[in-house]
Amino acid sequence: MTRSRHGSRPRTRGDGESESRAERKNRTRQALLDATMGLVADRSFGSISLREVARGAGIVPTAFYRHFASMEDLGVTLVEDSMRVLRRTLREGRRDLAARQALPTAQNSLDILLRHVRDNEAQFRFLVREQHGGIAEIRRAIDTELRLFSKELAIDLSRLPDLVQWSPEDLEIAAELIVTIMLTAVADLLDGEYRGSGVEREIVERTEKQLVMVFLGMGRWSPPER
Amino acid sequence: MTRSRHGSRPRTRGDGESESRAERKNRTRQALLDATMGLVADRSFGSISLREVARGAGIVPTAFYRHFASMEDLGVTLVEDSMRVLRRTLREGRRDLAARQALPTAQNSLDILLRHVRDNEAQFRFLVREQHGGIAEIRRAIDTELRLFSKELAIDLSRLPDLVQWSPEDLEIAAELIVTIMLTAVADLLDGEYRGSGVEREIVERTEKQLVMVFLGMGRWSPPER
DNA sequence: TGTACATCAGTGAACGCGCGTTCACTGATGTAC
DNA sequence: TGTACATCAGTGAACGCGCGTTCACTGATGTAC
Repeated sequence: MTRSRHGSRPRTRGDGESESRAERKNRTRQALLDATMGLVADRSFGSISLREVARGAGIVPTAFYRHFASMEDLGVTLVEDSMRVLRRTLREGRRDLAARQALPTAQNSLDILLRHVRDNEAQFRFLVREQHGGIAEIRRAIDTELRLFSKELAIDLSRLPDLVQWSPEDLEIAAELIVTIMLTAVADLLDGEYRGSGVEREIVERTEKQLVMVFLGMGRWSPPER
Repeated sequence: MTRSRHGSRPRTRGDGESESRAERKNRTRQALLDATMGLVADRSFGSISLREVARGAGIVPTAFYRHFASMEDLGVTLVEDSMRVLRRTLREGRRDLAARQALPTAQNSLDILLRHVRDNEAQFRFLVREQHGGIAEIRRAIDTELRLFSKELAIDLSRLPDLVQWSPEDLEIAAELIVTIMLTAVADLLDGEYRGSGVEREIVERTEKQLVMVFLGMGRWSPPER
């Protein structure tokens, strides 16, 4: 909505219901992305056809090319979109982790993560499914982003009193372990076909305990042996 | 080779070079499985066609049905085969872990695992790729087997002096964490396009440290708070 | 051992279908004057 | 504001291709006597 109250306004239609060509195009583009996300819920990205996606978005197959050069192209965009969601999520978690200096309760960070997962199921499912999936470019994109995030988390960890004298390498190793545990929780949450939250509660408790074990281990390991 | 030295022996061919119909069939069946494994190296199982597999095995598409009812059917067989390899591998690792009562050096277990990975790359790649892949039945089969293995590992852990008074639930949670770390190492090893072992060494060292962190945490957590 | 018949892994033609991509097009939106 | 032209998202026909699956078949292997 860029309404430049400046004398001229859109000529089209009576008053509130107009929509520019650019807006319409953007909506179609998003419809293509959404349709793909829907299809990836129970199939791999590599087995989805351009025609299915177009059909899902309500356009004719040939119009697909007005928005993406190929399915691979769309796939990379999907990684970026999903990663934006994941990054926002995990940053919020990191901030929380840094705020409470105490090690044992990463509980809240986990809650934040899982709430975001619930709100963006499709994106997370896409990431989990394609992290080791069949398309190299997508794998690489996801891996790069996760590695980047681990580095950020390592910086946060370096500020914790117990870890101040750890080497950067060891901090990153610990960070990667935490990310692994979190992602495993996300995967488990999405793979099951529950809905009543019995299983969900179980996953949360298990993950909390695993994080505590790791934090305790980190605390004990403190003086690096090198 | 069921050679019942009982008067009659195979009539066919001169002496050593014969092959029964059953043997031949089995070879073709294995060729189909091998061809699929080859294709899954850089594509998802869901995007592989029956005709590609038949072509890879050197038979005509229609002959596929002499061996499997469908690609799904073949896929499930592939899970079982891969899982047999994984189970054998991890059992050997467990035995090693149990033998050395000391916690810190799971190093050897890890070496065992990674050696098996190198010897059975295709199987492990299939498992990693399809664990969260697009076909529900395959996902479920893999998940079931991994859960089963975690339970076995939990039993081994229960025998360690530091953990004797842990609850079965907590033991399983710890076991699952160890399995997660191991599988992450396998995935990282297979996803990269290295070969010169620089990256490999790095992954091994990182994983060893992560396992040590967990073991230390477990040791410290010892008295359960319930 | 020799003959007559059964089995069955693999063949090859054929089918209808959905695929990705090309192309010339339509008609509403946007712009210049 | 009104007119003439440009842009371009979406259309629809058409293409050649690989797909899964059917069917009747072939010919070597296996079995009964």
